[in-house]
Amino acid sequence: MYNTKEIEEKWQNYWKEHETFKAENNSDKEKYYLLVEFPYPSGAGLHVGHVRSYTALDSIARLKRMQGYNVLFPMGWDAFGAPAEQYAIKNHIHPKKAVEENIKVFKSQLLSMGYSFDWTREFSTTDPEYYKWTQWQFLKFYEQGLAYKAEKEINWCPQCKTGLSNEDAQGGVCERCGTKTEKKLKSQWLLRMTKYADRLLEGLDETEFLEKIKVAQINWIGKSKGASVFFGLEGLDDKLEVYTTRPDTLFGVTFMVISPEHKLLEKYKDRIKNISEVEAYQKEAKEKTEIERTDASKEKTGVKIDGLKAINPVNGETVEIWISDYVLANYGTGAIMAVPAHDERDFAFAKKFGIKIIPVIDNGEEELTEAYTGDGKMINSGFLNGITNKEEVIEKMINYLETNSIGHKTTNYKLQDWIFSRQRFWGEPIPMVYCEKCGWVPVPYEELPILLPDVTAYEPTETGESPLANITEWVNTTCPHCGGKATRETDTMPNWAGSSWYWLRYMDPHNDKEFANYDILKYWGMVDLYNGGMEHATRHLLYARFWHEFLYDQGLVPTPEPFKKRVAHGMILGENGEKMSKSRGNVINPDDMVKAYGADALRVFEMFIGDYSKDASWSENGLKGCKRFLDKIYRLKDKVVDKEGYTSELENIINKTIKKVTEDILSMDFNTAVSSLMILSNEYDKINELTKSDYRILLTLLNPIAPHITEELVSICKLGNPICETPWPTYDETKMIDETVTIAVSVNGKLRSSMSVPTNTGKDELIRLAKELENVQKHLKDKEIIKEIVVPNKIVNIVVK
RNA sequence: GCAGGUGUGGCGAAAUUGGCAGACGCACUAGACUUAGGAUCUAGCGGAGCAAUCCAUGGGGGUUCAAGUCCCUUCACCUGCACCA
Repeated sequence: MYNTKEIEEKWQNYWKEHETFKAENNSDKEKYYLLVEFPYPSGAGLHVGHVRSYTALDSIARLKRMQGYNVLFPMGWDAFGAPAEQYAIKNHIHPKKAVEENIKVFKSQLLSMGYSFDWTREFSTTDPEYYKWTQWQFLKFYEQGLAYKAEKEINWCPQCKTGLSNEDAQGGVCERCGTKTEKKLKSQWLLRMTKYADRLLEGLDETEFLEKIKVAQINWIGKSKGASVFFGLEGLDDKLEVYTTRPDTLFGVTFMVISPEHKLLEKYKDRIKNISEVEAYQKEAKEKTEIERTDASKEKTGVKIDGLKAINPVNGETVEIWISDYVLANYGTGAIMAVPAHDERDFAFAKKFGIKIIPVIDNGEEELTEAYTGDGKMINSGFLNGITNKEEVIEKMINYLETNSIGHKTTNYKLQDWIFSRQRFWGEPIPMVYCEKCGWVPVPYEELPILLPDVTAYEPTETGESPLANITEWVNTTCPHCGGKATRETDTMPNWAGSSWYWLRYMDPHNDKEFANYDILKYWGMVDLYNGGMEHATRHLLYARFWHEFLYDQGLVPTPEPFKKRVAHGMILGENGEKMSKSRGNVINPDDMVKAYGADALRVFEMFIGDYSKDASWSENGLKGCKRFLDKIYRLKDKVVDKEGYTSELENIINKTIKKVTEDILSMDFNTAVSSLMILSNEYDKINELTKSDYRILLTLLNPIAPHITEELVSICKLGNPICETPWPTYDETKMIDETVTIAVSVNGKLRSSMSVPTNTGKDELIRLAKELENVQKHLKDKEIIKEIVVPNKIVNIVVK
C-alpha cells in the first residue's frame, strides 16, 4: 500500500535540511527542556526499551514545539566506563575505535526512528573537548577541598579488578558483573558528598520527582539524629566513642561492641590477652563477603576482648567490650553501646553469649523474651526514672551528656563520600600529579585536557593498578609547582563523572572558553522533564544533584537543583513476560520491527502498550494491530473531498479528541491518547466523505507519535504546510457539548433501563420520563417510593420499599 | 523487617475521580469478498441462564440511594533498602 522506508527517509531528510528541531539559545520564546538519559553506545545497539522512553519524550517535544515553545531535546553519548572498555577488550580494538563504531550504529538507529533531537548539540563524554571540562570541574572540587585522597577500605571487584563506590556495590555485588565484592584498603580519590547530605535532602522539596524516587534518595542518604557518647577505658587515659539514636537507654548498657576493623584493636594490641583469638576473628570477617556479613538472619558471632573494658559514663559501671561483625566499620564510629533489653540485635547477641540484660523501659512484663522497643516508664535509670515521654528522656540525657562533657548531640548519615577512583584505562584521567617534594599538585587549568594516551594495552592489571601505570612516558612528568620530577595519577574517574553535568553542556555544547556560558545556562534553567530508569534513582541522580549543587555554590550555574521533574519508564519485557536478555532468547531488535512494520507503527505501539510507568510485555501482534491502525488512516485519504471546515457531525468528537490528546500526551498518558485517536478514526470510517480539515486534524493529533506517515499524508492530500511547521490545534469547549445524553435509570441502585434525553433536562422531567419506562414501571409496581436521586446528565436512581 | 507500588475478561488495559464496569487494542468465533489471505468488511466476544434476571474489579467486612473508586481488615505478587546502632 505504501513504502514506510521511503516515507520515513523522505521526512527525516526534510527535518534535517530544514533544521526543524534546532533549539535556539537566543529566543524570545518560552523555553522547555526535555532530557532523556543519554545511552551507553554498547555493541548491542538500540533496545526496544530505549524506543519507549525516547518516543515518549519525543512526542512531548514535538507537541511543545508546535505550541510555540523553544524546545531543547538533545542527545549524546555516555561512552566512558566498563561496558565500552570490556567490549573493546573482547573485540581487540581500542575503546576509542569501539566507541566510534558503536555510536555510528546507535545514531543511525535513532535517526531511523525519526526522533526530533537537536543533533547539532551532540557530543560524547569521551570527546577531549568535553572531558576537558569534566577535569576542569574536578579541579574546582579539589580547590574547594571537596576532592581529597585517602587510604580507605573500598569495595573491590576481583573480576573487573577495580574499586567501586558504595553506590556501585549495592548489596555487596559488583553492579557490572555481579561478582561478590571484597574489601580492600586502597588510596583513593574521594569527593566529599557527605558535606552536601542535608542539601541533597532539602533540595528534593524543590523538585517534582516521583515519590518513590524521592524515598529511594532519602533512604540512601539515611539521616538519623542521635548522640555521640564517650565511654572511658578502664585503666587508660582514652575513650571509646559510640553513636546512638537512643541515648535514653544509656543506663541499660551491659556491653560494648566494636567492629572487627576498629582501630582500638591495633592501638591496644599489647594489652589484649586473647589477641590471637581476636585476630582470627578479624581474618574471618575480612574473608566474608559483604552479603555474608550483613545477612541479618544469621546467628550472631563475636569474641570478647580480654584486657580492655569500658566505663559507662552515666553510672560508672564497668562493661565488657566485644568484637562482632554485626557492627559495621563504616557507619557511625564503628562501635556501639549495646542495650540488649531494647535492641533486637543486642538482645540476640546477649542471649547467645549469656550477657546480662537490664531493662530501662518498663513494658509491664516480668520476663523479657524479646527486645522491647516501645514506649514506657523509665526504670533502673537514675535521674531519668519515672519519666514516660521518650523525647523528653532523650533531651534530658543529651543535656546531661553535654553539661558533663561526656557526649553531645550528633547527626549521622548512611551516605558516604563518593569514591572517585577507578583502576581503569577507559575513563577521564584525574588531573593530579604527585611530586616527592610537593605532594599532590593539581594540573594547571591551561594544561587541560589531560588526554588518554593512544596505546594498545588497556586490559586491567593483576596488581590492582590502573593500566595507565604501565605507560611510563605518560606517567612521568614534571611537577607544576616545583618543576621537579613527578608522576601522574593513573587512576581514572568513574563513568558517573561524565554524566554528572552533561545536561549543562547540551545548553552550550561548542563553547571552548567555559563549560557553558552563564547567560545561556540562565535562559534554559532547570531541566523541565528528565526521564530515566529506576536503576538510577540513587546513583546517577544523587551524583548529578550533588555535582550541580556544588557548581551552584561556586556561582557557575544559576539554580541549586538541576532537574525539576523526574519520571521513570517501565521496562519492556519479552513476549514471555521475562526480562529481555540474550540468554533467554527473547530480545527484540527495533531494527527488525522498523523494517517489517515501519518506525511509526513501532512508535505508536510502544506508546499504546500500557501505562508508561509500568512494565509491559512485548507483543508482536499488538504491533501488527498498530500497523493496521496506521493503514486504516492511510486508506481514509480516499474519502477526502475538496472541502474545508469540520463535518458538522464530527465537530463534537474532533474537539473532544483535541482536548484528550493534548492533555494525555503532556501528562504522559500515551496509551489513552492513542486509543482516543483510534476512536476518532473509527468514527471517520463510518462516514463516506471527509473534509480536508477533518483529515488534517486527525493527522496533526497523531503527528507527535507517528510523525512520518502523518506528514506524508498531509503532503499527498495537499492539506497545507507540513504539520511540524504549523501550530498545535486548540479546541472549542462550546462545540463539545452533546445535544442529547443517555441517562441510566436504576431502581434501588440496580440498572433497569436507560433513556436518551436532551442535554440539561431538568430533574423533575427526568424523574417523570424515567417512571414512564416499561422496565422501570415493572420494578416500581406495588412498591413505595422512598427517595429519588438525580445526577443531571448521568443517572436517575429510584429507591423503593 | 522497613518503605514504595500493583491486584479489573483468554491477554494488554480503560473508567470524566463516588454515578451505565470492561472504552481502545490483541487473541478468538461465525459470516462476506477472494485463486489465495498474516488483506479488507460485517457480526459476536466476563461468567451462568431459553429468558426475565442473577453473579462479577484478589478475599472478608463497613459507609452510601449508588463503591473498581472512600474506610477497616486480610491475602498475593513486584520493586527498592536492609544487623545503619
